[in-house]
Order: sequence, then structure tokens, then C-alpha cells
Amino acid sequence: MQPKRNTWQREAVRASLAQARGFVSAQQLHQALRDGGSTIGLATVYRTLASLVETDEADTLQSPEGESLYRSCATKGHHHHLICRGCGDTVELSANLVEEWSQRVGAEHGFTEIDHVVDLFGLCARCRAKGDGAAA
Amino acid sequence: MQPKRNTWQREAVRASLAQARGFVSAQQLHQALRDGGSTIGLATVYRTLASLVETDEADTLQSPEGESLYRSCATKGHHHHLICRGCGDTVELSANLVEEWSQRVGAEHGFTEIDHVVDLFGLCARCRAKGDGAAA
DNA sequence: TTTCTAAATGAGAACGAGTCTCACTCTAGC
DNA sequence: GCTAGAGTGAGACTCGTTCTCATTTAGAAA
Ligand SMILES: [Mn+2]
Ligand SMILES: [Mn+2]
Ligand SMILES: [Zn+2]
Ligand SMILES: [Zn+2]
Repeated sequence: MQPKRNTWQREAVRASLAQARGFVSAQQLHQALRDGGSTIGLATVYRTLASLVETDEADTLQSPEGESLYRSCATKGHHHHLICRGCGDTVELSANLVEEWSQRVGAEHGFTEIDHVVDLFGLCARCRAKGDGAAA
Repeated sequence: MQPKRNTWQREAVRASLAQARGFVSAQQLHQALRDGGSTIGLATVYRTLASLVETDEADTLQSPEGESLYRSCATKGHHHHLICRGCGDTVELSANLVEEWSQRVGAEHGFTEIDHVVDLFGLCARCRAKGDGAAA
């Protein structure tokens, strides 16, 4: 359920999420806010993120490790992401090709109400230069 | 690290996983084995599944709820899945279209070591008939 | 076959992300 | 201003997963 009242906590989450370059976890966001002097509670961060997702003000996805990550995306409609494993930096992608493929393949096998998870992970140019993320 | 010894526990996990139609969780697998009279431990099920994934004897993916699911797939190489939300039944998919798109899009944005998560979820014909999964 | 050793196991403790509870706070409508 | 009740937050709780470590056992060596 989305909230009916405007609180500084809600605004703080929105702001902190907006200034993050890429996807962040609820815990990271909470820590960042606390580090910035806020007294916001973890439960509130979770609640607010959930409500932002509900109203499409934020996107969410599961990290490969199974943690929920959140992002305030510029693109409004349905889209996908290319995410840097090193720094979390994210590129928004539209993928009509994949949308159509998904629907077609689902229908071919008699499936309905088809949903899809499509995320790309890689190493951005900057992180490659820095040697992050991949070097053993 | 993959084990060097053959234990009945390892074989039991392999067998139980093989006879499962679709993706199953470690806990489900453990319960099924216990129900079948086995005394196998939960930690062993987790360890064995991890090692089967390491040797490509099993595929793994994160459920939308963030739980790790496992499957013993018929297809050997890289492929994707169309999974029924109702019964877990799974269709293996090859998707050259998506493989190429993924590489191309990644390269276009200067990313390297591109990996991708591509899973389709839907309702299979049988479950739709039964009214599973979607009806409120 | 018997012996030996370290790999493997499993019960239970520990961990961590996320949810829930409920007394307290503060927004916003009057 | 008052006030109802939406929103908050500390901390308890859930649950998937990993860790610990005493015990078992696969399998190589004798
Ligand atoms: Mn899509
Ligand atoms: Mn692929
Ligand atoms: Zn990067
Ligand atoms: Zn089904």
C-alpha cells in the first residue's frame, strides 16, 4: 500500500536513491543515510523502497547473490539493465527484440501470463581500467 | 570445491534432482529425500547442489522471491528456461537471438565479461486449466 | 582384507536479508 | 491548535543459507 503522507523519511530515501549511480541494496541505502546523519530506521527504508517500486518510481532486481537491489530510473516504461559488477553503474536498455521473443516463446509452449527477468552484468570501461571486479 | 569421494548422499541428491520435473529448492529436495526415508542432512544437500552446479551437472537460478532453485537439465550447453509459476514445470530454451543481443548491447556500452540472466515465468496450460497460480 | 587418514557428513549454532510488532510520533485535515 | 490515525523505528522474529566441529566413512595403501 502506498503512503498518503509526506514524511522527511520518504523524501530522504527518494533523494538518496536518486543520487546513487546504479542499483543499491536497502541496507546500503540505510547505511548511507545513517552515515549522512539521518536517524531513519531500516524498516522504513524497506517500506519506502517497496512503495516506490509499487508506484514505478523505482526499479528492483535480484542480484546474482539473491539480494534485492533498487534504482531510481530515468526511463519511465518497462526496460532492462546493463549493470557493472565492479561499480554498480547502470545503463538502461530497451529491448523490443527480447520482449517479442519472450512472448513468442511462451506462447509456443502454451504458457500464458508470461513475465521475464532479463539483466546483463559486465565490467564497465572504467572498472576494467582500474582492474576491479574480475582480476583474480 | 568438488568432492573427490562418491557417497550415497551425493548419489541420492543427484537421483532426486533428476526425477524432479522442474526447478526445486534445496529445502524441497531435502524434505523429499527425508520423506523417502533418507537420513541425509540439509547441509549436505546444499553442499552437493553447489558442487553439481560447479560441474554443470545442475542449473541454478534465483526465484523471483530470491530463493535459489536447482534443476538437472537435459541440455548440456548454455541455455535458458521457461518456468511455470504454478507447478514449476520447466522448458529449456536456446536463444541465440538473446545471446547475440546481450553481447552486442554490452559491447556498445563498452562493457566486457558480459553475463546475463534471462528467465521466463508463466502459467503452463495444465495449471491454467486447474486455475493455479494466478486466480485471486 | 585390514588399517589408516583426511574427505565428507550432519546436528545444531550462527548469520543475514527481510518482515513484523507495537508503543510512540507527527502529518494533515478540521 | 486539536486530533485521528498514518507513519515510524527498535528490536524481536522468520527463514534461507552457511559455518563449526565432532563423528563417520571412502578409498588408498599395506
Ligand atoms: Mn522486457
Ligand atoms: Mn543466454
Ligand atoms: Zn564499473
Ligand atoms: Zn504448471
